[in-house]
Amino acid sequence: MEWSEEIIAQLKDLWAEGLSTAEIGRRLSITKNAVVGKAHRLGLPPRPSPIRRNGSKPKTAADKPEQTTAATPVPETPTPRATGPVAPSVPPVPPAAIPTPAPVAEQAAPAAAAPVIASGDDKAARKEKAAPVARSTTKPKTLLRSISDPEPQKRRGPACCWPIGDPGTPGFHFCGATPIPGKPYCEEHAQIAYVRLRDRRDSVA
DNA sequence: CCCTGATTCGC
DNA sequence: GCGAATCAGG
Repeated sequence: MEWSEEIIAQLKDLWAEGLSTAEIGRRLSITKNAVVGKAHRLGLPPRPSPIRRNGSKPKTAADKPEQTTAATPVPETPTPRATGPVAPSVPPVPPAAIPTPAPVAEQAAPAAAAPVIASGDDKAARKEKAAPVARSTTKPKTLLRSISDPEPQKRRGPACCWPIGDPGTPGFHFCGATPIPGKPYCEEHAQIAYVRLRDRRDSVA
């Protein structure tokens, strides 16, 4: 795996988006392990993890004598990030205070390197082998949309919100294609976004 | 069982 | 440096 600057940028962005490691991996066509591993090496801020490995180490079995001199330069400053992995918390914002709903625009950024998945991603493809219904377990994106703006497509021309390019850079834009009714993405990108979580695991490799 | 992320360790 | 295997909590 070649971690080019671009790929790393995407990883960082998606990571910052709060997407799950598996989700990021899916979009980059890599495994979640790769995502996590790289994220660690990059020193990306860890997200709320359900577990903490400690206590026993069957592998190394090497104990770690705590140095008393190691004061504690690092108190506890993780990242005050919303715990929502894929579920961006929706504060009670008054409807009137939302001039521009912006459905799920900033939900993620696969960036320009998305061609692979957009065209013929093997994993994503086979995952969609029989997905008549978006039965995804983790897709609050639509939820966010519905609550922030009940009927967006009624007031404006719906456009696929799949991000193209690196956010922040001059070529960045959204797909803009006509999305599937009820979804923020066009058919093409919806297939990528709404993946059947169960099949992906062994599908890799 | 499913999901999740973290760490370890062979490469 | 990389990531699969493994571990571990919800």
